[in-house]
Amino acid sequence: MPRAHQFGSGDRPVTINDIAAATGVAASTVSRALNNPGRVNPATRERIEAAARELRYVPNSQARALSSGRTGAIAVLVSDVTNPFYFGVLRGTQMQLKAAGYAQLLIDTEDSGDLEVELLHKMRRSLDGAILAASRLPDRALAALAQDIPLVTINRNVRGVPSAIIDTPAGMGQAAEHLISLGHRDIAYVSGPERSWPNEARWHAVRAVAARHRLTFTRVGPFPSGRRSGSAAADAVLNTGATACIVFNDLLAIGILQRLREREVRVPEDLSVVGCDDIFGADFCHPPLTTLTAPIEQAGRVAVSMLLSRLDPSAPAMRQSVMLPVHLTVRGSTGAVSRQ
Amino acid sequence: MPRAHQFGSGDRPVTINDIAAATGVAASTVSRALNNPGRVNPATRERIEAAARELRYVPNSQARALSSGRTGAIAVLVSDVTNPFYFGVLRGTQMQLKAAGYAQLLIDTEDSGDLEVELLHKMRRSLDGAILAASRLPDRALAALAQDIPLVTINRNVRGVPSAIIDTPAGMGQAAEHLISLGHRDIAYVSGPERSWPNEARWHAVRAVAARHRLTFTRVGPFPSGRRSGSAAADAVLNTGATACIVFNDLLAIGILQRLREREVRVPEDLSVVGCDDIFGADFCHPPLTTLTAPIEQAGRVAVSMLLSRLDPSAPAMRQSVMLPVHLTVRGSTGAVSRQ
DNA sequence: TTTGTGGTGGCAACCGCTTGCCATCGTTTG
DNA sequence: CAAACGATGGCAAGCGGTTGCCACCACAAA
Repeated sequence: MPRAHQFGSGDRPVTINDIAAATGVAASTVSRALNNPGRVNPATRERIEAAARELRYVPNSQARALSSGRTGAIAVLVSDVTNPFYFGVLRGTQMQLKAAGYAQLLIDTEDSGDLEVELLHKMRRSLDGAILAASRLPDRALAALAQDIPLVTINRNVRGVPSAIIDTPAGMGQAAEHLISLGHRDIAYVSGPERSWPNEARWHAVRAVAARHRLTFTRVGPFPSGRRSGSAAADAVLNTGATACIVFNDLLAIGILQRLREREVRVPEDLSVVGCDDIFGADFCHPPLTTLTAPIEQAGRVAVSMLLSRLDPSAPAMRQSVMLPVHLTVRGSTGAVSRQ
Repeated sequence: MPRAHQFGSGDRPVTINDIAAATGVAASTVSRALNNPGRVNPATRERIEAAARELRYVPNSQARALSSGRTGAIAVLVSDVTNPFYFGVLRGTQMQLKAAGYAQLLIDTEDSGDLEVELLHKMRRSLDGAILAASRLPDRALAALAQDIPLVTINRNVRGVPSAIIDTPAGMGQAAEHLISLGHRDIAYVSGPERSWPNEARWHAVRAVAARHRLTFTRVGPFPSGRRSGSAAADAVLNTGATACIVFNDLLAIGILQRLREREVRVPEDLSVVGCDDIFGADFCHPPLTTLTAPIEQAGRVAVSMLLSRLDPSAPAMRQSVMLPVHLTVRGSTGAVSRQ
């Protein structure tokens, strides 16, 4: 009778061989009973499962990975762990992955495409797949990588690579029209990081709206996305003479708000500010930020679902790409244009 | 001449056997050359390394883990990924781990001690160690677990388990004295989650200061740490008649600030608020939060260093526990008590 | 010349699990 | 009644490294 296992007891971990010995079957049968239940006699399986429970068997994932090729780990790549946008993503991925029994490897690519591809290549064999939130990779590199390892992107649309896309560009219309309806005619778009795909998409959308209304939106930037870039961005916006601006993301927008306070520019009286994403903090900054609320967490969840269904050959084929709608949340940072 | 390896080419990954074949040595020699350089002749090693480079060899970490027992993965457990406090921790751990060539497994324990211990036990064999930020485990369970797997805690002091501790309790003195110097006599401490170790530590410190000044601080709560708990917390504080409060953490404090606005209680005129940690958002909420600034990222870095040095037998022994000092950052949420 | 000795490299046994293939057996089917 | 078959379980070969042990060799010491 094996003594009950206690944490901290230094005994050798239980393997399938122990179970095999305990039940008098071969290790291969144990393996099948545990992973491929239909393959063994129900009665035998029952005995094996009982023994496994009794011995507190925990499969060794390295060994399993080595022989089966499946590691049970999914990497989530973010370009900067400290960007609150990713909190939501991580929360979403975390939940879904845990529910499916996968481990989540968090990787910070530090905004570098090279690092991104290097790390991914290094870890290729230890991963079942990866979720790329905000990849800095060129389309071709991304497509090539997707051949090698199952990939799902978030906010990045590349042919052949499934993706969960937050449709902020569509929301740009709402944002711009909100400003226009408040009387703004000179609107600036504050650009995010240069190689950012969403940034380009947002700018295109803004330009389209501008054209529709026969207005010209100016573009300032690019600025790295981070609160500290807000100072330069705010100054640049003021310099254009715009009465309102739409900012690449909330982080930058919050930075802009801070700088505007320093310079004693009133928001929204002197300048209206619209952000994107509705991150943590957008609702309690001062003034609270009008922004395009994005279903960030949902994007993480959807991305994981897509990836997992792709890994499971028996699962129904999923769509290549899912668009998630955003909506405009009007708070205190936008207001009617003041007469000059 | 092997064709240059391209991503996306479907060829079988390169193993040490390929290198062995290419250089005419045994696989074991390749293994040694790559991991234990002193063990092979420099000339041979050079050839092997060249071949490895040429073939773009990437070691299979599962295989390595299986035979060596070392997995190259460290788990970082947080109780809630969406708590901005952990952003800083993650940033710190991320940097150090990457620098040391370890992978970071992010685990969300959802504030549950049971889940914490279960996950840790399950993954025990796939980990080289773990960092517990905000463990909800009882001391004994923690100590037992530490026998089984190398552990370092953050903000948790248990005999026998090394830890990086942010000395917020010491800062409580500064916070309280700041309030007292502003004329406050009725001060409330807003308690965080019940089983939270830092919460207890902070409350003890507050009480000690109170005793020193012959004042009585009231305690309200416990409240789960989250912005939404702020409403109940704010109401509870107002109910005590206190003119100032020290709040378990910034997240809760920000929630309180929001509720106070709703109730049109002016901060700091009617109530001063002090938070703990100085998380993302504490500086731009309204009013900006006076808080005990904690070196959160540094805590993550230190925790990793301690863990790694513990894993490396050749490393100099490190201290069991490191205290990180905090300082009071005075912003707009505290002010002189108004005469009644 | 003989005996050490340290430096190198190979052999082979694992690490724990998966899986292709085969043996066995009881049961249908022609 | 023989042949065919499906269900079940065992054997053994890996998966890709690591590592203890031994063999070999050159050179130094006796």
